[in-house]
Amino acid sequence: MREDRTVAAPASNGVRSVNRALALVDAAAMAGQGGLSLGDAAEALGVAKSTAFNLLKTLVAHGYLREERPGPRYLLGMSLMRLGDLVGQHLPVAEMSRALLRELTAATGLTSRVAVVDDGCPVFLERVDGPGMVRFHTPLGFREAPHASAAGKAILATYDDARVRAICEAEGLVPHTRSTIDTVDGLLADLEQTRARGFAVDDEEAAEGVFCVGAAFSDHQGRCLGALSVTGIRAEAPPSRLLQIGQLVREHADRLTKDMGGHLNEVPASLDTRPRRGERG
Amino acid sequence: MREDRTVAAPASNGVRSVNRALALVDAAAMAGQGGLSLGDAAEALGVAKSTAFNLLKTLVAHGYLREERPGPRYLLGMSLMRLGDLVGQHLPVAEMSRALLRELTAATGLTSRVAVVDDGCPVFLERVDGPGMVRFHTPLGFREAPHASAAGKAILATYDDARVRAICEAEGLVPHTRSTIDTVDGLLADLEQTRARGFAVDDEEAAEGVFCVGAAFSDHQGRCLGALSVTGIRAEAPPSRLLQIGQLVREHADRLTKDMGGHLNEVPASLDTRPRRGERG
DNA sequence: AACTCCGTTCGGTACAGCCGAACGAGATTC
DNA sequence: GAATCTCGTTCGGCTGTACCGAACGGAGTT
Repeated sequence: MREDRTVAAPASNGVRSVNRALALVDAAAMAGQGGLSLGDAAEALGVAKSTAFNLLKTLVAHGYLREERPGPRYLLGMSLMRLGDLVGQHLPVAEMSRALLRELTAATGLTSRVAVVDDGCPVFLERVDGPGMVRFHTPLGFREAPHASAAGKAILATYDDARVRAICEAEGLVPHTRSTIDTVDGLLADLEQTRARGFAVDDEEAAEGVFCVGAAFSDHQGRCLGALSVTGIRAEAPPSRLLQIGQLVREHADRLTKDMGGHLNEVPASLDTRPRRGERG
Repeated sequence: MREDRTVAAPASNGVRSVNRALALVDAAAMAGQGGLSLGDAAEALGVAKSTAFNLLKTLVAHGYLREERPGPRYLLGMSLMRLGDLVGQHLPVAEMSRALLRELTAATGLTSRVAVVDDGCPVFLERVDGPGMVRFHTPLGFREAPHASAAGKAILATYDDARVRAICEAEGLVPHTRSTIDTVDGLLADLEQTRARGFAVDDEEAAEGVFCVGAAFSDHQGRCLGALSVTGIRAEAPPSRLLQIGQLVREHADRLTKDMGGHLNEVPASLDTRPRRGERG
């Protein structure tokens, strides 16, 4: 993974001890099942052991970390699970899509996920793993790249070209595999195809050997809220099956739109005759 | 809700700004979909607005909160979802039990959950909702009372009487309904029954009209790790069905024990000659 | 147009949090 | 079994930061 280690320092802004404390949570998250020792924590922050000690104790008191005895090692705590669960409950999308995801997984045999849009990027809220032996590394709450994921392209396909260009400029077209689209024009052409067929395809563009199919859903005003997507192994998906899967994803996304009080009559993604009206707000 | 407002002040111990920051996260969690305004935050903490402002900004920078425009309101952020998901991944139990929970729900038509033991209390890690219209308020990462839940009693049943008494003393036998067991002797008698039949029953002891059935699972050393439980409406569960459900839960818990490399040797508490981990607060 | 209500910015100051040193428990080596 | 080492934990003094209050600016309301 190409993870930056600079999580600790949002620099100029913010309250120092809070920054440090949250950096410790991140450190514990990265440490995995092994957890952190006091020494690890102090070193990760570049502070004295006693400082790290106080911060750790504070986090433990709030249940953000738990200390595993003996030789106390610090692991992620139960409060985080409780809070993470609440995030999902506060977003009605997660709740409403759960049944649909289960259906999608049952029908396709693939891992299904739902993402909401955040600054043009898909953020995954909920996941139902497929029955296969292969598990994908698809953490919840994770921002994926918009240009290199089916959900992302499904979302972008609901925007006009100008907005897509703006997002590309902000995010950058970072390559993930050999197949990742790395030019704006290439992306716009792909989005045109996406609109025509009603669903987006990521053909080994995010990870080698892995494909995704995604379709967007929207609210009652027709604004894109997010996307459903399914993920599987490229080798197991012949082109014919891909079309069938795409239509399934499209149908489920439409049902989600309806469930959320939206209407499909206006501007479905399958019609590329989108009148580019300037949007306000 | 009868929530204490004293989350903010673990007082003597801990780093003040971190305590305040995490109290803000809790406040945002309680605020629900509405979120917090800056004024709310300042008032909840009893600090100046500018102070709350800095703390909120710091939390937003880390993704613990997100600001919803306009008139910025602060809601729980995506980092919490990501971290909450990681907690589950770091605990192998959650992963391994997922398929079992799905089976249990399919077989019984009830909501299934898995809990791990934390200081004698069950903490729920994972949940699979049943198909019924009724949804139970069962947040993940939540500590339930050991004496008033099926999972809790299933866990206690693996301990010896002395340890049960110690836990009762520490936690207190808080009544939840008219049926809640509120004496230590009553609890010990119930645990004896639990051991005899192999599963624990909560008959409207946690909430009126709701029943739970739970069974414990253990690790390779025979130490209790946690419990599986199912939850349903009391009126829909005739005694005959209860027995059948109990056996199903028992079987699935045993399978989980095996999956985790454990053996199903009898002897729950008597062999467990480690009274408790000595620790002072 | 004036008023009000919020969010946001900006310094000065008190005190909270940081550091370093010292203590104690467990493990490891000879 | 004693000595040594490592690591967690405690304590007090100093420093710098996080807090407060006041002032600013924009949006909605009368």
